[in-house]
Amino acid sequence: MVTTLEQGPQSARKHVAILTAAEQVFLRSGYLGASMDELAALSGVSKQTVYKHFGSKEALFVELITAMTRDAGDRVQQEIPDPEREDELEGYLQRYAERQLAIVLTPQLLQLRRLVIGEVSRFPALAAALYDGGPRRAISTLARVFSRLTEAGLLAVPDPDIAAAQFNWLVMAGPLNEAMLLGDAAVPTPAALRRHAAEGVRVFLAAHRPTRLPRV
Amino acid sequence: MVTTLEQGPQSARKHVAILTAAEQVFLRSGYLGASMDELAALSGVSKQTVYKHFGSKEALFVELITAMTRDAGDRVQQEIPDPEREDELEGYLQRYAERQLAIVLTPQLLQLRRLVIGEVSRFPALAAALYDGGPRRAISTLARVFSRLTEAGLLAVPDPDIAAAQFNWLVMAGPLNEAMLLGDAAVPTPAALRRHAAEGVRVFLAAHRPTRLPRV
DNA sequence: TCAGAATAAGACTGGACTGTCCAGTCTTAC
DNA sequence: GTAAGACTGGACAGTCCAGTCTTATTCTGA
Repeated sequence: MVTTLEQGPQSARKHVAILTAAEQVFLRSGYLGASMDELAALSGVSKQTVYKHFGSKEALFVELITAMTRDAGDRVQQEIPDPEREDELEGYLQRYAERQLAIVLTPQLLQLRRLVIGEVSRFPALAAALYDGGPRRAISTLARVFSRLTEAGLLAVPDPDIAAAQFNWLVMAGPLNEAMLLGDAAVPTPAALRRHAAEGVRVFLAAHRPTRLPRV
Repeated sequence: MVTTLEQGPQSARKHVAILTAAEQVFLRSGYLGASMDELAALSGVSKQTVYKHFGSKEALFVELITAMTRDAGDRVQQEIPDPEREDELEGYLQRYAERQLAIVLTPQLLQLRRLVIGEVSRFPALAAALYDGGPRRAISTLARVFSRLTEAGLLAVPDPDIAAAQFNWLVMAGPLNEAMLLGDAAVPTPAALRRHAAEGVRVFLAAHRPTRLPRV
């Protein structure tokens, strides 16, 4: 007990050190491009230890991507309380859109997405998990919100699932696809994203507001 | 002149044979995963000949992806004549959307996109070219159409570029993102894509039709 | 305190890969 | 017919990598 270690038992610390290094190396170099030697060196851990903890390169990759996907999905998921008056609706959608954009357009998440897409044929289950924890989850949560708002008379949405998908992609697709292909530097500034979100909200409300005329 | 050969001089035939094989091998295995030995064998050509024609694996990859991107961009680009009466507008947008979906959701193009996205950090120029020849080109063409239609009074679009991007992603983003992550088997049937396109057109027109009420 | 487990450091194996080289054959153009 | 050069087939060098093994050291739990 002389030299108390920073956090818990050594073994657990090594475990997270390996995962941390794996995140860096895999995100930077891809699955095939990543070297286990480099990864071990970056972890400050011997190769033997890496293999003791994770069994194989493939298993380490799967565990890492699964964990990152789960975390990202949870971040996307945190709900906001429904708006209660009609004049809160636009602000609600605007804030929701801005938050989703801010989360998804993180460099780390963008690179995760690129990596997973590039490995779809090798690891189809990882890609499916990313879709389920990302877009699908966001859309179905939003669909439930739209459904409640329609019941409450704040929105006129015939099919909540379709409307949710439309709103989601109206807001996310442009910046996301640009970022995927043009690189992290192509992500717009927060101010530009706010304006972009406002355009999406405007069109969505023009089509789905219950009693108003379409254009402001 | 005894045995006339199928198509032109041998050297040119080998050249295309190599490119054809390269397309298969790179799309199937990715850049790092592709083996030049396998590629040469599949071409029915010696390795030496591959290197004579293309210099290096990297150069071959760049040439192949550039050519595929150019072809795909041209396919996306063919214009349709503008609608002239208001009752032609919906059908026009519907046909445009269906055609874009049919082109972009081709397995070969999806795999090209996955491959390029996975290699963004290694080959940023290729990804930028794919974005320019794909989404950017489609959107700016559409923006010009919207601009003309607004002048003609068929549409009420304040900013054609924004509206074009919104229509594009309203139609393309859902199926495209599903296909990217869930694989080619997740591409909807043509009938389902028609319905999807119709939903997008409906929302777009609800927001941008000049004199009508938003909902049908 | 002390035995057993975890780890370090790095050598090692087996294999795959890119790119080169060479001797000899086949195409093509003149 | 012949010369230039494209092509073949295979060997080859050099590199890299995943994963295993060895030996010595360090940590951990009772």
